[in-house]
Amino acid sequence: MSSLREQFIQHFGEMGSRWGINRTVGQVYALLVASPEPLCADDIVEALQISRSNVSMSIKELDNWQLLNRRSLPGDRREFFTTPADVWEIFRRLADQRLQREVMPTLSMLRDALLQEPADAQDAHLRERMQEMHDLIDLLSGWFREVERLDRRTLERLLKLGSGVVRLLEMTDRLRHPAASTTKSSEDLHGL
Amino acid sequence: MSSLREQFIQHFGEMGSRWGINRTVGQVYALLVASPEPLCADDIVEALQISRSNVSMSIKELDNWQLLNRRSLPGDRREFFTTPADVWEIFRRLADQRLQREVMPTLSMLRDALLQEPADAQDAHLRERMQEMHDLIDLLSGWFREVERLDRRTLERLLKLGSGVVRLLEMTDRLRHPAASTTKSSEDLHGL
DNA sequence: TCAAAATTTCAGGAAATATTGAAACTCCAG
DNA sequence: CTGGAGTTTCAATATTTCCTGAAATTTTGA
Repeated sequence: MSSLREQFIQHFGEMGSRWGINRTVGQVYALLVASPEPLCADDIVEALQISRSNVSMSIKELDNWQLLNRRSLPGDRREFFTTPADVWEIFRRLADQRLQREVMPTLSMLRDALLQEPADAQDAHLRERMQEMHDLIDLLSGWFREVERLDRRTLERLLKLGSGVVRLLEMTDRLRHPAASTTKSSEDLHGL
Repeated sequence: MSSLREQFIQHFGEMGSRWGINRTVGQVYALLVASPEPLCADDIVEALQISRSNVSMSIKELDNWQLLNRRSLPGDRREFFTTPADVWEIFRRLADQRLQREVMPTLSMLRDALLQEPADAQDAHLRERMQEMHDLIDLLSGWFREVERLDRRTLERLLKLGSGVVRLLEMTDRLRHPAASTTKSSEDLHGL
């Protein structure tokens, strides 16, 4: 295996633990990303030198995360795997899953808890913080769900704008309340 | 301890493992968030029924994540801990840390790897995917770094706008290229 | 229906993490 | 200095997670 591939796969193995997935799962995914051709389970066994059952587990895990595309060649009983061709698509699926697994349970817990009446002063304080957390998470996740649906080109444009988007907001304000400013709004458009 | 507090602390303990922090660290943080008063290490020992050294470790970990505020009362040698009062501040610090720990190492690896010349056709393919990954991560992290600096009110407004921000973009386009459309741009402002 | 190929499940051992008590250290008041 | 409250470190133990080979299951071509 070339040094570049090895380096890439190794890195995803090591980062795996930081990302809350295990080393092997990370390596398997990196291998699939790196491969121009679809791979079958035994290809993975050979490339990574791990047991067949470990590969099976890892594939199952990646499948649960909806990060795989399965493909079966005619005249071959084995199943082959690839990753989405577009890294944006991979990112989108990953983000969706993390939202579901790591954020939504907390949002639900908070929503449920906020239905209860606080029992004492301490609970009242906690309740306030829970409300703030709930609102923050709700806002962020709602924003994400809307924005992730944008087509790639629009999304890229928006991201490149960065905080420059604020200038658009300000311009809007002036168009809605012209008396508040003497600046011509179109001047703000330079460089956007 | 009240049922609400218990529920809250328990939840952060359980979610801890999904978030890549350990159970105890999650519980300690939840306890601090829930407490209107600053707590010292022994308060935490008592509340969570864990060893003093475990508390010390957990605090150190939370401190590394820059999620704590330390406070020392005059005439008391113990150190007391709180969390930032604003959940947005907590979110910001958390996101900064995750960016540093979970994203930047990968970005660096990709940047370094992309300096090498591909050795063969497989490497050429991998190199392309690495370039795409690099560009995506670079764009997202750059965007985040700009936007996180916005003040809370502006940020909330932006997030509430959601994908509605695209209408602003489109309006901009028309102001810059008036010939392409006959629509009056200000009409788009309704409802923003 | 059978047999071979491919895959999945599972129990047990291996490896990695988390937790603890004891010892070491720090800091300050007396 | 010295004693003791408060804190951190560390090595041993407990717990959790991971990985494997063997056995069970599924699939499909003959």
